[in-house]
Amino acid sequence: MTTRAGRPATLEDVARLAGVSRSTASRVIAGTGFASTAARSRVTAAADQLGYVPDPAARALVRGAGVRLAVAVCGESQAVLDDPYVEQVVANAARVGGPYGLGVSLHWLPLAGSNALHRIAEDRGVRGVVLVNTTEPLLAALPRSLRGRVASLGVGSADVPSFDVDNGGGATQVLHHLYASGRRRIAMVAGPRWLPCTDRSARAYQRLSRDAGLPVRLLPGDFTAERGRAAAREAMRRWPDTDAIFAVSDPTALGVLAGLRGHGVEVPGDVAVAGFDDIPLAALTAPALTTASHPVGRIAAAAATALAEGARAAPITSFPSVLIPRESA
Amino acid sequence: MTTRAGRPATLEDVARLAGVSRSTASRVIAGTGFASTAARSRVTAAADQLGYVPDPAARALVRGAGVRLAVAVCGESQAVLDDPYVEQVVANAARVGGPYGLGVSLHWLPLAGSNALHRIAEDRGVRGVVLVNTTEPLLAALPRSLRGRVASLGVGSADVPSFDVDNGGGATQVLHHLYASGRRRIAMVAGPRWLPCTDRSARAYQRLSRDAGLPVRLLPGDFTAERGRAAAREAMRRWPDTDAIFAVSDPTALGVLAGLRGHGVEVPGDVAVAGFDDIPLAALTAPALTTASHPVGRIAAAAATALAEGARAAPITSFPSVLIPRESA
DNA sequence: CCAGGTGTTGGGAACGATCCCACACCTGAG
DNA sequence: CTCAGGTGTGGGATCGTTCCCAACACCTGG
Repeated sequence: MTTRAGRPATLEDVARLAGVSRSTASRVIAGTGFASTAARSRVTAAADQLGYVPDPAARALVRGAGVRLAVAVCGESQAVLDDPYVEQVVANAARVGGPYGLGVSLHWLPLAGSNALHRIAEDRGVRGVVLVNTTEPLLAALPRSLRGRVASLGVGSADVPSFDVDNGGGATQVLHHLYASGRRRIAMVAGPRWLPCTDRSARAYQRLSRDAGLPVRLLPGDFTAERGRAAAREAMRRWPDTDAIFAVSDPTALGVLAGLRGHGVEVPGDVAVAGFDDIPLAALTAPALTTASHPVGRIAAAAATALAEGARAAPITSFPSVLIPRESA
Repeated sequence: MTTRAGRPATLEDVARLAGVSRSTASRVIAGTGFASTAARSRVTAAADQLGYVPDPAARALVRGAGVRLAVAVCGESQAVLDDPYVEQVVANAARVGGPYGLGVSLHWLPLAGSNALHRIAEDRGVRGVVLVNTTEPLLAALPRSLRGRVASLGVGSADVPSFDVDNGGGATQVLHHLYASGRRRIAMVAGPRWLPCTDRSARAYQRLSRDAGLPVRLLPGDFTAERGRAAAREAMRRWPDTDAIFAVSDPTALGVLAGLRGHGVEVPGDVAVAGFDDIPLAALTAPALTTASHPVGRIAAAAATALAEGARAAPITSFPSVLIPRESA
């Protein structure tokens, strides 16, 4: 072969083998512009004979497009990056990015005034940004240069398409399930105050409680198991007659389970417990956790695909959440 | 500014602002070659005034270096990519890659003869490869062009540095702990047969059992919770007097817990259970799981850093595993 | 005062793909 | 027969960076 030994083939090699010019080969590979069927087949044949893979760097350079997707996570500390939810997002983005020649990098966005997102926007290496735990101030101050290449896993805006689970729907199903099984004094452990989706589920809870004439027992949370433990203690102290606790995150719900157990409270006998997310281990606890599904992987993959294809996504893509009834409620 | 409006600064812009040539600016930024202290400070000042970030694509193109790290996971099906362990590896690689302008992509390597790894090696976009669940045939058939830019999270070879937890040490600590608390009929749920680290811990188990005159009760596993459930049933059926089960993965151990519970077996009263990995939820089950730590994040970060820096890593970097005694054993 | 280092600098050619542009060919309408 | 317009093709220029190399300034010792 005319390929230099040991080095991957270039477009030039493919063109030479196919007996056409670099330009024609490029048009065939990229699928843009004209090419005769003869040329087309000769080029594709040559390409896979040589095992040709376009160099994403060269491509990105000339197209001015950037070579990776940045996953940017808002949070109080850098520890949010260790969250299994975030890890799942990154892995799924990395999986869909590969075929497009895109890699994924992971960044922390401090909650209060920081120019971290601006630094990401300035980076020519960044093709698009996946926002996780998106806050409203952040969306308001979005760098202009990012317009059209951001996707939010959470709340969106006019400029930023949103890919999210139907929080309200999932919470409603869980609450209906609790009500249907006779629970009337339901406490809820919500998400962090600064996170907009907290509002969604909290509002669903407040509306349903008001409509059914039930008390509102709302506790702030942060999605961690530790917080669940504390919240369980707090709920039982403040409202000893509580007969159900709904935590909007499975780790928190498992923490609640542990906290109640420590207090000698029977689940689901004395108090029912429900979570949200359906993490794999929710099925393994004793009692197994009743929860609502949250297809994080599919959501992240959809957002990453939209960014990779550069297509303008629908303003809101909502993924359904379904109730997974198990033993704890 | 002399920068074109709206577009990120280039090295040319930095050089112009600093009043030096592109070459000098390049030398300062890349930290290679000579530069007077005066030039050095003028260039760095200009660079951060403009918020300059080198374009990784251009850099990779001219250096011939590739622009992302590929995480390649061996497994029987593509479902291995959904493993939280894999997700944690990817996220940590993505975190350390960012500052180097490197993204991460995720790939599945089928167990039996496939040229998936060759395709990755042919891809000019790939700077380095992190191998997960590395098998020996794979290492033997490693594409030459990958030499010097692979790291294995697991077993290594002369060409491939290994970054791994001390499996043998961790298993030994767990087994000593079980023995010290009076357990004498210990069953072990190992890893998949094709995975070399399975040998390590299984051999530690066999040696210790022989030395102490204990029976060997070895069950194959696959790191899943479902398998743990089944293994628990199988162990109690084949060896009803078993008084401890050691699973080399926490999800499996949680499955064992669930399986034993289903059989009305008391933990740790009748049977002690121990796992390996110390996943966050191991602390939350009832009873809380005794396990050995496995610093996956640090291991992945170390491997990714070695690849990003292009430095030749030590043949074996072993990370200690420490016993985390809780309630289940 | 000049040979011969030793730092320090800038010009220009890569790297591999895209894409604009000029050109060649063909077909059918005027 | 000519000319417009649709197809197909190849030759550069280009993206932002690195790196080789030649040029130059300065110093030191003969």
